[in-house]
Amino acid sequence: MLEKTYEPGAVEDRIYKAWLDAQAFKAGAGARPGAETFTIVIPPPNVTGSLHIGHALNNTIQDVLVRYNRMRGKDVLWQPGTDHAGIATQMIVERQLMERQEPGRREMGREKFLERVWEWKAESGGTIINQLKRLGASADWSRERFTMDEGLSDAVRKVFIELWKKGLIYRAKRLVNWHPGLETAISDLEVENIEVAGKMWHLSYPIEDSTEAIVVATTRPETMLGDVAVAVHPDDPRYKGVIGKYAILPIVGRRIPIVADEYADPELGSGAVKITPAHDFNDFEVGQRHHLKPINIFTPSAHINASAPKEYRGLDRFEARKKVLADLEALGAVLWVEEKKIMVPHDEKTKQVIIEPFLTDQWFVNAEELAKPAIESVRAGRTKFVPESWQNTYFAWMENIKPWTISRQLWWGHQIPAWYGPRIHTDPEFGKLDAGFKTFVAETEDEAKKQAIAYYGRAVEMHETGIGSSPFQKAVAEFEQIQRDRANPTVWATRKASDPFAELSDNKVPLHRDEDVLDTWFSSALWPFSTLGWPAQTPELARYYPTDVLVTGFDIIFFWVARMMMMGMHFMQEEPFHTVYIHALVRDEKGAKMSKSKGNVIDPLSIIDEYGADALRFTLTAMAAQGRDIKLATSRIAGYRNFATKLWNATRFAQMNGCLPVPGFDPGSARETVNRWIAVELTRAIGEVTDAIDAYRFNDAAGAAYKFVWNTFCDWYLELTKPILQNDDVAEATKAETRAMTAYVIDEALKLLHPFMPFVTEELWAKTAEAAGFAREAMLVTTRWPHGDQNAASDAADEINWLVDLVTSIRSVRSEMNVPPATQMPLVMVGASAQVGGWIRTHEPAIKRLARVSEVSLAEAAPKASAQIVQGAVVACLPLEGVIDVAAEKARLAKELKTAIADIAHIDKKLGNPDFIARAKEEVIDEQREKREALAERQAKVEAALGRLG
RNA sequence: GGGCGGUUAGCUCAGCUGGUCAGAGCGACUGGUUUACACCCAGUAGGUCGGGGGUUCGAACCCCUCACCGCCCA
Repeated sequence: MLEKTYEPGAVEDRIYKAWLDAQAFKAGAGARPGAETFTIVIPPPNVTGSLHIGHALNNTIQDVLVRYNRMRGKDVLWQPGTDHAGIATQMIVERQLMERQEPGRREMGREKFLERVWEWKAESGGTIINQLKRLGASADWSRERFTMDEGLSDAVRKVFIELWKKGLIYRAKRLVNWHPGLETAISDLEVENIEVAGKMWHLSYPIEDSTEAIVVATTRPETMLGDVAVAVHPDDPRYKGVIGKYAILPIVGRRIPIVADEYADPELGSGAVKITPAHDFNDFEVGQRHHLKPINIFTPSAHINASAPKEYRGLDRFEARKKVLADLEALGAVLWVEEKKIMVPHDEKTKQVIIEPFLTDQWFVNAEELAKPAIESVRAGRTKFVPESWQNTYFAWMENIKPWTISRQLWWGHQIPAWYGPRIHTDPEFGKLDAGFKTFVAETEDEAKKQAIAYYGRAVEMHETGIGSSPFQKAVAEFEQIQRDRANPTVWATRKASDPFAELSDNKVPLHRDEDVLDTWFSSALWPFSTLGWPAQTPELARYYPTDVLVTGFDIIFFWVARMMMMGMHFMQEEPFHTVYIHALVRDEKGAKMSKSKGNVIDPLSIIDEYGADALRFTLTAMAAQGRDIKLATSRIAGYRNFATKLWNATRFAQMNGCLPVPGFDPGSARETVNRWIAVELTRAIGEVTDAIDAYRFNDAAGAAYKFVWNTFCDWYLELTKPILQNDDVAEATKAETRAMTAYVIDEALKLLHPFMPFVTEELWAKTAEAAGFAREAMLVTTRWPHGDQNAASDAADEINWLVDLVTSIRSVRSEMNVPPATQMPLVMVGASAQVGGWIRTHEPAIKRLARVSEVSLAEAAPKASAQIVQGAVVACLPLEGVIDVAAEKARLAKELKTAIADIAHIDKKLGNPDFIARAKEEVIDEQREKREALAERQAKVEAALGRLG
């Protein structure tokens, strides 16, 4: 016998282990022979992460799809894994070193530090994976991958080299988003612009050889130390005379040109704008247009560098601002200050650090080029967004995509496979100002050396110290000097004359590998094929690529979807998935984004502890309506926990009544009306759930299953069959059929609910078979999805619906008339047709039981002083002389009459409208006519009933 | 400033391609120890579907506009 309530805590771990033991999650488990595939790659969670409610939703939806398709007999692969989270992981390990008062990363060196990161990963990196298991995720853990795995790293190198060869990856000195705390570049997606209260300072710059001054406005006065120009709009009449003149930069004393550029907005501030190309993205472009050399005034940690006057050097950017303002004040150069809301770039993770535009050498991907086929895929419908409207977000971003900064000044990640050396004098780029290093991109150091030797025609020497280190710089400088000398025959001749070994002086070329690593997302972008073995042509790659669905939140369309699409198209020539399901963001009850700082976080694990994983999953699915955020309230979770209990108790009840699964039972063989009816309802529910999942309408799927189990099966079927099961007079065959049907419906319901509530359904699947003394062919997880009895006859529906209506009406009237619940009263049915008379006889026991009726009789006329319920053509009378309040009953009937009359008037208005008759669809008109007829009959009956009351 | 989405019962939300769509859960209220379930059962509550205008025979659902809220991008 089952316990009284379902205790998830006692069951979940055991069941999960049983699934693992049965290898039920392995790719292809339970698949039909020759089955088509169904593949999902998990959007790799951050290895430093722990499960938050968004993950819970994301993975529940994936698991619903995966379990459903597995049950349909497909060859299912849910590919799990994590990404290495370059910045976050490195920070964690560095913090750990600091806390333990161990040497910092720079002191311990790269190799040692990376060992420590791997140690950390081994110890703490599996957190989120274990948490996903608690959620019930049925991914193929045997195939778990990590973006830093050897195979995935091969893929990264291969992709980098391929794109480099095609010119789609390049190194350049550009303004990038710089994190001064971590001292690394980040991509624009890792920047969040936050509006803050700021100030706009209006500064006066004197014009050279003039008593005039030009006024510029800025929100960042400290950057004036790096000003190289003042720009005005070419058509601005106020400034026509000053274009081409020079301003003298206060404090610094630099002579800077006043240039005409349309970037200057005459409407904004004074109409003149200071230009600081090294510290502002717009200014950078202005600078390029006017060939102005940017002056960088910051060190990588955003302290003032040697380009600024002495007294500022070493100040951080905030101190520098104070000093610059104070000094400008003293000069009388600050004209006025305006309070202003300004957008300030922050790092997207902590939102604490202000990001600096910073001029450095970085690697970039030409995303614009890669985006083209990826855009086309969605345009042509080869990849679809669900809900469709998200494709607009995708297009908007992809069509305005900027170069993707992929290098990070970190150690933890895929080190860029590029080696740098000086240029040789025969190189056409030799001596050019921005030529930069000669770059060799290769899989391995040996390969890079080979390339280098071929280029230089001489031996190379690997330098281990950094690219900016003096030994390397010195070696490069020396080598380059020799190259310059070689390039000039006279010089070279002189040199050779004085140095007999001149020809050998550059016989060893200094070479050094790029120390930077790639953006974590560079490797995640390859996930849909790198996890399947690419670049090796594995059987898995051939079988499971392209995958089917990517499930993710809208905030991540750019990170995952866009980049996976670009890389998938380029390297596989095929979209990585045909559908992108975008789910909602989970918010708190009041609609606020959950965040630790707000303290409104709902922790999925404590929810699982309290209510069970099934309750959490069902809630998230039931609320996962397309195109809307989820505001999660724990009351909803409790409600769905109750649903699990309800299912449990229905099964418990079935067991108590001997309703054991009968292998081979055919629901089509049922003869009893209720049994035929529930078979129809079941088939209908199966259809609804199936269609809804197929359409990614998870809330409808969950809702349909819920409604069927609770409101149809438990509330009515189980109640209607109690008189059959619990009455000694009923024929054994009827009882047997009902028992078998009950058990059958439960079995089917367990299947239907399994994708949503895997634990409780699996547990009951085992318990029911155990009680019946037979072994299931398979665990529920790999049992076939139900299809229902397609031939189930619907003629039973009228009869049972009539019965349900009758019982409901009697209960309602009893309640309204304040009949004590325990009171049994007779029921007199007036005007019953032969058919209805038959129904009454059939269901008399049920009516008696459910409506608390002592006896049922048929009559020609209503007994005196009875409550009368108009039930189609029949009037159900509760003769309760002395029990009921006649006046109250009259009032009740009068109210009913009033609504009937009003409804009829409403329909008559429609039917009386010639336009309606002429234009509306025939079936709509017929429907209205039928409705009117029924209402008219009702009106007549109610009037008659009123008449009888006098 | 540009774009997207939202505004439906006290609360949290469904309502797909206009015609039984005015619904669910929770809460509230009334009443229930009929031996599956109080994590339960029965019943009741009536919200001008944000305001206004329009299209249509007919609109919560289509169009316009206003208000408020949220998000994304500049």
